[in-house]
Amino acid sequence: MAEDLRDKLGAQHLPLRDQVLTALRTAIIDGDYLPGERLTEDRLAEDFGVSRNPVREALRVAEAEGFVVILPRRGAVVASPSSGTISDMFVVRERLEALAARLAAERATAADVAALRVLLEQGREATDRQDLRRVAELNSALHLRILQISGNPWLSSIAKALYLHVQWVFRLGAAERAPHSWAEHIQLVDAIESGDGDRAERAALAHLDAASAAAYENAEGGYGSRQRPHA
Amino acid sequence: MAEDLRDKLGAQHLPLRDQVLTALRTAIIDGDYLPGERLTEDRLAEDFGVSRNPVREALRVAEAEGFVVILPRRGAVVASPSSGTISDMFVVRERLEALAARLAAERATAADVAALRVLLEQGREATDRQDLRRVAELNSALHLRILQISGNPWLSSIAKALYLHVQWVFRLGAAERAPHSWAEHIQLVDAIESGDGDRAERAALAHLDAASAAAYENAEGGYGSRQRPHA
DNA sequence: AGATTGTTCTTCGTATACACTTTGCCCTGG
DNA sequence: CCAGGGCAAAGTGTATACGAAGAACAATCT
Repeated sequence: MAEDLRDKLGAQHLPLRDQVLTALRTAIIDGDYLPGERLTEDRLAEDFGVSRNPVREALRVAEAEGFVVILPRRGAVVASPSSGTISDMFVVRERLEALAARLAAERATAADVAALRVLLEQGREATDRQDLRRVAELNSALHLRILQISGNPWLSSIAKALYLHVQWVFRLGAAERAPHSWAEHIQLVDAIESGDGDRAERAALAHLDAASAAAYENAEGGYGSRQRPHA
Repeated sequence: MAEDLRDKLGAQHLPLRDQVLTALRTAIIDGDYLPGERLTEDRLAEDFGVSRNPVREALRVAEAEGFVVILPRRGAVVASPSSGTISDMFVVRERLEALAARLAAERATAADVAALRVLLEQGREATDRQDLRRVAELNSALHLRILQISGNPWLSSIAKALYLHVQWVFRLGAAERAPHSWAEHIQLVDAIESGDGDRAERAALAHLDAASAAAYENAEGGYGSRQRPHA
């Protein structure tokens, strides 16, 4: 409990490097910086209005997270997720999110389930309103929340990173995924509420399968061919 | 193919930050820097004989990898893996390495299997010689190799990071794991050679279960109590 | 003793300098 | 017209210095 205080002492201060990292990540995910695009330190520094140092630190982390590739003495470029990478990501994500669903089912409190149901309801509304952007947001929120409920920080942070990348590939490809995934979400939350780990895991897998199928469709048309315009 | 050349152009140059990162990682894993220990930038810079900048960049990555915790305006301390974290790690690792084993079984070439068998043989020799350090090395090499054979870069890099942490916790605890694990390794390689994904996955799981059990024994006696010497 | 105030240690961010590579361009010679 | 050498610009890698602000700790005052 003394620890809680200490953690909070200087905690509200967000170092510039973190702000830069977040901005960089979202810029990449949103496609403001396209795969293969060169990211010079000076330019990023100017874009974000900071000096080179925070930028450099953010770049290293972004590299560790797989958003950029850094070639020694040649600088950073936005990573280019190949279609091979997409399936690789989904295979891993399947295992991880299935595990998360199981753990969540085993550990979820009534409050946790309630929170999930709120997201579900908001998702339904947004879907009705055809507010695709909001639907995508809530989709993320739901998945992230389940990861958090799983209570396993490793699982959570790894799967989260993977999730961000999937999002990235999605946006590069084309539109957001269709709203039909919400039916699967309901199945998943029901399973979690039931406390049945096996059932939750199966639901997560079914959902991920559908998602990966959708991703592939996307990839065929919108992505695969524009990898390297003229190799 | 033009790509290969370009990748290699400046590639032999190892930036200081990378050297620092590697050194820092191994120093932490080897227990030269103990959990909770404070890592001031100046000190690290002096320890490694570089300026503060490379140190700072290495620290950010080390934080992303979970080896250090950085508190804003208070600096970096070596992370303290709790016994909770240990089991969390193993749960994730189980899924990941099981998947790796399956993929490896499905994709391994004859050469891959031969390489694994070489490691196995060397491991047997080292075990006979009671060369525990070498046994541990070969153990790592085997696991990492399987990850590589799986051909999934995400899986590989994530599991590798996890593996490093497990190693870390092991060393903190006490001695290396007993040599009996090599029997399980042989089972695993056999399964991979057979090309039977299910069987490989089962073998990996059996191995991981045993390893996690051993880790727990270790944790009880050697680790849990010395977390904070005098809180 | 308990609160307050300083002092000191560090981190955080900026700025600057410079060596060294890589890259791109120009220019010359075939 | 093109090949190839050579040169300048751009950019990274590293070091260093400095100021501002926060946190920890000690000393001081009530």
